[in-house]
Amino acid sequence: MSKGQSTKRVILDEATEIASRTGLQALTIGTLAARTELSKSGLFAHFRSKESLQLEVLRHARDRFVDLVIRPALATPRGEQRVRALFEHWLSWCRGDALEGGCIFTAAATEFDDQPGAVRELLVNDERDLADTVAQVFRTGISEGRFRADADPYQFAQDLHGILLAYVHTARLLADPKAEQRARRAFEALLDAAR
Amino acid sequence: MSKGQSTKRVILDEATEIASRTGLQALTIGTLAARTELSKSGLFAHFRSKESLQLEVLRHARDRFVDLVIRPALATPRGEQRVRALFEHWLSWCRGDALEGGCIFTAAATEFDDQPGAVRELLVNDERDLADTVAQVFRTGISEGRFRADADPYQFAQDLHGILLAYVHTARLLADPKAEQRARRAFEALLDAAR
DNA sequence: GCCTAAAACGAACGGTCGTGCTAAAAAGGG
DNA sequence: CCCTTTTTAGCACGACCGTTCGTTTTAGGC
Repeated sequence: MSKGQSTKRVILDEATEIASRTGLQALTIGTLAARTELSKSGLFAHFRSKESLQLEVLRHARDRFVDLVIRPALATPRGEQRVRALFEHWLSWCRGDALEGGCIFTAAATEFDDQPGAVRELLVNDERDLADTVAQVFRTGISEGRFRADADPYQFAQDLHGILLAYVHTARLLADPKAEQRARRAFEALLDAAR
Repeated sequence: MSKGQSTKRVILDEATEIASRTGLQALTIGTLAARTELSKSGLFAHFRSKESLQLEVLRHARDRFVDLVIRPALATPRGEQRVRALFEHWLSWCRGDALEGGCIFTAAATEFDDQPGAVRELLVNDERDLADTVAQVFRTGISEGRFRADADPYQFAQDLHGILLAYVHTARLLADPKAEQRARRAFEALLDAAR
């Protein structure tokens, strides 16, 4: 790997960390340069615009998400077990085990849901892919006979997402230690209802 | 009402609208002044700092939320009916019927969940109050015998919040027209499980 | 170890940010 | 209608924003 690529990865790691805490808008080139001990112009040269930086941060975060959540889930046996693995890894992601600032997508989603542009479009694509993946994983549970045949996979996907979003809200903002336990209970109830 | 108070209300109305779309951070004094056709300094005189503006916007939005969601719900008969009213008005709020930009609290929550300060504290207080209110409304459903006596009111509050958050995400970001229908299904499933 | 290409820097740009200060305009009770 | 108080405007400030450009430093193949 060339020098340029390696420093770019350092930059993106730090940028992803900052963005997960303060959002993609508040991620400023000046502070990012200071944090990585680079000059503003030296850093800027790696990206040709701020929007491009935001896009690369989002892609970088998505790669991490796939590595830490999606892939491990798909590595477990099809059916209910895989659904459980997906939930557990996703919960860990939201807890901030990977990014100290918590789920960067949740932050970006509320930041850009009303602001048209390339960032929003990338975000929409990623989130649609995620919903598709969740629905597909759930479908394998149906075909394995663990869930009702008439259960709606996309209903499951939206419900599961809600459990995670509520967990993030209750745990991170309200600092309620029971949030995780409630998320687990909600997940079990969701599985029960699908059986 | 004095002139100052009336223009202040105009400012706060506009500010709440902007903040619901772009967030409290992106709500800038310059653009707010342009939008209300006031000079920057003239507008600034009404608040003594940006943080104070953000706090007043949040309080203004909370008052609207109480008027449009909490009060109408409390005006319906105790028990399941009141729980349903709370859900329906809250859903309408999230749909953007009141604020074009959608739920301002959801946006602010993800924006400030990692940023200590007075804004975060106010937000935490408001959201705790909301959770308490939801739990209390659910409790009346228990005492009316509509829900299981051993159901956990705060579990219900977190679950209900998740349904709304997932609705916002799916409807506003993904622009999925089925989001609302799924939110209603999830709500009915939540009630069923509580019976 | 040289030479080219890549990478990082320093300085500057036009703008906008939040925030003061002072003066003008408007409001409104007497 | 005057006089005081309240409300608004004008102007300036230092800081930081994203971005450009020309120069200097570093990599890394030959």
